[in-house]
Amino acid sequence: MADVARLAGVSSQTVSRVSNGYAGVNEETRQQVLEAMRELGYRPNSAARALKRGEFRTIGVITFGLSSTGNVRTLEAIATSAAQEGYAVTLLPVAVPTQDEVRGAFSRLGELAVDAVIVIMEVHLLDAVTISLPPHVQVVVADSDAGDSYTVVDTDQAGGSRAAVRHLLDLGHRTVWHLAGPEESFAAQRRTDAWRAELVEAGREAPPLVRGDWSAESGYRAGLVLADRPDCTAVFAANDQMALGLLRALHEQGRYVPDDVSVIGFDDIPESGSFLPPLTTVHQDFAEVGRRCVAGVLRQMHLDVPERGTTLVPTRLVMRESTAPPRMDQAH
Amino acid sequence: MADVARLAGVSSQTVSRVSNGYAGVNEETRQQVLEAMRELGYRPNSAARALKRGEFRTIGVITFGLSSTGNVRTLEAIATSAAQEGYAVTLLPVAVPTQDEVRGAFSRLGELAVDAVIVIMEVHLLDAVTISLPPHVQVVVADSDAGDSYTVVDTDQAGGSRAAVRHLLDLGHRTVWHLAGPEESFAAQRRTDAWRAELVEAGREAPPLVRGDWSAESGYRAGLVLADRPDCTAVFAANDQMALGLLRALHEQGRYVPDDVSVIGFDDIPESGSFLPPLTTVHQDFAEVGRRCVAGVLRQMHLDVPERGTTLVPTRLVMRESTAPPRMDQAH
DNA sequence: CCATCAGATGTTTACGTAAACATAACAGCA
DNA sequence: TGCTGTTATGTTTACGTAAACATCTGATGG
Repeated sequence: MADVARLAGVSSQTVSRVSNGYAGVNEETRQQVLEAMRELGYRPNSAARALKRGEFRTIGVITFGLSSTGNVRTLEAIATSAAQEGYAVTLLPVAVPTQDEVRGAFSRLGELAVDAVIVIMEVHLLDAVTISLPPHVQVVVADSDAGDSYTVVDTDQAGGSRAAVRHLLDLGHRTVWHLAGPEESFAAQRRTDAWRAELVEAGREAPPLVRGDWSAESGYRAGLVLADRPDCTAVFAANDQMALGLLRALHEQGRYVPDDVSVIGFDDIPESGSFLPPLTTVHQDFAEVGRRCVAGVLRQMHLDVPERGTTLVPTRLVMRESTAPPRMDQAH
Repeated sequence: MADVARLAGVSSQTVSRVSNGYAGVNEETRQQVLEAMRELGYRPNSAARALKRGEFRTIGVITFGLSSTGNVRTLEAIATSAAQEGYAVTLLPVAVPTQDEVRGAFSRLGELAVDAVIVIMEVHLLDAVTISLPPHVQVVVADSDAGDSYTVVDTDQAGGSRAAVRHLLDLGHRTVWHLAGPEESFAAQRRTDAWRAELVEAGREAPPLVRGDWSAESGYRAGLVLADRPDCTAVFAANDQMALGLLRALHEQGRYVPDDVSVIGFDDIPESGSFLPPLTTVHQDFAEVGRRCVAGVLRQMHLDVPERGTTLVPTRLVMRESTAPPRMDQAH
């Protein structure tokens, strides 16, 4: 900066003013400074800036793996929105979703150059974690339960699940089976709860729960079991991957979808329109979740006050070809 | 830091020494300092550290979208390896893969707190881009052509493609059709080139090229065309998503896989084992690509000299149920 | 018994920036 | 003419840290 100032024949403070676009600099001077910057290839030093300003213009994102489509899409939206606001995004992957690991990530974060934190994690660990963060570092949690400790942005899991169940009941199915996600997952739990609630409200019997682990493989295994139940005419799978495995198992066992069994998924991953048959599913707006996370965290930063409460992003039922009314002899 | 020093009754320099784990500090003093740190909740200020040390301990990752499975898995491995080395990862998503956008990302990077850059981008734009980076910022490119400008880490696209084609020829197919990825993609181009080369070397005629855009939907459209060609008994799809769409189209048109048509994919996404039928495909080791990117970039940083040349990560053929010998009347 | 040396700790300084304050030049106005 | 206010610019300082150098203490050995 001093070099630029010397070359432009001004003080370093003026260079600073130009570099930050402040008013009150003569246009002519400004041009000279800009010219000098170009000539010397000057770049502001962000470390010094951060030190002086006391902020890093960076948001940290803690996420358990990038394996799930949802996490990734949310992350992408976060990175994009953050960039628009002039913030960078620093990634903190957590290998295993244990409390220790998460706490470890938070403590590493303490030493990290970060003004705020967004946690994308579907496991319900956060309320229990004693998190120690530098003061004024705001937190927003996506996809999880955070008790009343933090702002939470999430997809409307319950609404989506209920819509899925209702759709199947409306088609005339006596009841709807549920292929649930893993017990540890908070999202899975809420989908299961909503499935059961919707059935109960409709006065239907809830069949026994079948559980997978989100993977297509686990959906396949569950499908082999379900294919043996002739009374199973409609299945709500807690995600599209498991629905994919389910479709394969049913096909192999000679149970036709949707004629014999209707299947509905959750997520609407890009591939689900190409399944056999194309999958009816609940669309999640991950991008919106990401955007709201960033908006929330920035709002908190400006106010410098943590907010509480949950924002729900609505879902949308996407009709394709994997659901149909039950055969006449099985109808309600 | 001064507060900690005062409380511990030492100089700030000693606190610095403890905080950095330097030797030459009396054990007793060390404990006092640590105690004082705990009591005051002291956290080193990373901005000041970066300013003083002249390095940020951060790697920037430029990527075009997080839509492709490969990019994401590579990114995940990068973040994990980087964390192990004590480096943070800052994300720079580029919305559109145009030269301007990429150049823009690089220039934003210039103001960013980053010691090195990894570019994950399958489009071949980089050689043309006049990149202006701060001095001593090293670059590694994954998945792309970078001319001779940078270190490149990539999957052995050619080897994998050749293995796929050879597998189908070995099964007895007269020739192998190819469902290619988009023209702009460097990876797609290399897969196509290798497919053609392998056929030529085996003395076979290369059928006309069918092109998709990586999406399952485009695979479906291509599949409708291919299903009409009775001479098409084996297809090498440039990725698993397109293979998925292809499977659906063939199924709808009454062409059975693998009896009538063999299909092989590329990538080995987690779902491909649950396709109908489970997909034979070429496994890519994205994690290894990510690890090598980080290793490469750190090596360059320590040497402070850019390296050139390409590292290829080998692939592996994963046999499942979508490939089989052709029917007798179609055999070679 | 003192020179020498190693280990432990303190003092000074600079990293690059921007806020706060200071100064200078000049226009408007009574 | 001198006062006030505005605009443009310069000077000083502090952000938190760690390298470089300085100092102090006590032990070792001839």
